[in-house]
Amino acid sequence: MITHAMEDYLKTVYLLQEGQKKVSTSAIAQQMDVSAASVTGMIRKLAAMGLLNYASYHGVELTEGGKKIAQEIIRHHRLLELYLVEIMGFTWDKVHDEADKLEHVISEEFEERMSEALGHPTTDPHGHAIPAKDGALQEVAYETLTKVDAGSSATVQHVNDNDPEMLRYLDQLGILPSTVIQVVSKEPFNGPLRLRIDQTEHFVSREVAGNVFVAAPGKEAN
Amino acid sequence: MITHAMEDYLKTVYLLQEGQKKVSTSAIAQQMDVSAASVTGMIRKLAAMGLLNYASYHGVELTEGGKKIAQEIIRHHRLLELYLVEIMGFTWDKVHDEADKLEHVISEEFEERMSEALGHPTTDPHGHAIPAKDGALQEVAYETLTKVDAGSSATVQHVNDNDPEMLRYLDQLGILPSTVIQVVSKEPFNGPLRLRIDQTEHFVSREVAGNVFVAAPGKEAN
DNA sequence: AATTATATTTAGGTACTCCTAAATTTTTAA
DNA sequence: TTAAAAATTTAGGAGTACCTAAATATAATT
Repeated sequence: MITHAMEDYLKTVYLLQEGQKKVSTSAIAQQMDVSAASVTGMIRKLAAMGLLNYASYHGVELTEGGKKIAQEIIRHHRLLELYLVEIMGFTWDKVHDEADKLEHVISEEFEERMSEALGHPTTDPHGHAIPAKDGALQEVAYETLTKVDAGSSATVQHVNDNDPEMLRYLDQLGILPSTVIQVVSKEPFNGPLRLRIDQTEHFVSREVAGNVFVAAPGKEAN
Repeated sequence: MITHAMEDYLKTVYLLQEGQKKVSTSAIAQQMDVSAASVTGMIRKLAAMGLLNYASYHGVELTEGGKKIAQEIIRHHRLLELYLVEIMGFTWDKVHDEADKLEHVISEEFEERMSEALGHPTTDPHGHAIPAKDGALQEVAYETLTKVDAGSSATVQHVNDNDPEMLRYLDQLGILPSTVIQVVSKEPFNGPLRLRIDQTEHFVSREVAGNVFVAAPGKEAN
């Protein structure tokens, strides 16, 4: 039997795995806010179930079976976030925590009816791709706003969704998926960035800018 | 900390308590499909938390605190059932199981937005009263269809919601809350009842009729 | 009132998920 | 290449919720 906790581990590994192949025990522990010892224990169980490959001391990698479960949970999460915003009228800073609880308990029919009500969407309120029912998540190459050169413009692809206060701040600045931002200045070194958003200039800390992801140079938001 | 399992016990005791004051260990065990030993263990914990009063070997009774939590869960459950039917398009036989999972994880905001979308309803799809946000559940006196005299008519108040197959059967017969049913004949003894529903006569087993609750004589559905 | 039947509790155990502290392995750096 | 630092695993333990089997209390019956 697959438990809610197991689903959470698979989801976390899947999201950390993007880009890299192997994911370390400590990366999982940090992301989930549990001890490394707890991660080792759960990893061994998931490996025994054939949901990930595990070489002691050398990290994990999801199997196809593990990926499938992770994608289902991520699909639930992102459909829920969009449903909560579009149909139920939640603000985008509240939906992550609600979806984190609901994603493990909704039925396939609930998932299907949400998808239908939303017209089978492909992106959640924070700009993350919603995996298809069967399928894979086609991720694009991203970089954070801090990497954009002074003078250049970039289009927001997605923002981190796990910090409600951060989301309220970004909303206030007008930073949403598909917003176009010009980096006016990156001076002084490691100081706040000077950004032009919708005709207005703002100073934004590098920490905040690190939560905003834009299309890599030469690529555009779709 | 109050867990999902504790919420389930409190809900069960609350619903079994209607009418009687004390609820027995075995009644809870049967209703929840767990062993009597498990019930004793949980009861002791809930009593220690002040959520119910417990005299060893003599059953339990919810305290005001326990009642409040039970009512909140029942409000969640019944609002969810109605939301799933009215807004999401579920059939009434599917919503009980879905609501049983969701009722423990939705936030107060989720509850409030459902209630608003539904126009602050007072009855769920099976005819059960939805407790008010603060408050109590004003239950009416009910009796099952099997108790209605031959020749008399009665208005359906509510039906048991925990058996999907039964609900599909009742739906097919046209037995819903507010349906008027005439009991044509109760012969032979302990055999099926002969009912007139919307101009048509049907034979319905006493077991099925035991799942249909009607207003007590002299009372009417509201 | 004594005996039988039923209901309930206690005892002992399993599975899940988490923890801290100690031991071990791997990586980094002198 | 060896010693120190960092990461990971193992060992031992806690809390939750369930189980079966045995003991005990209550209720029913003769």
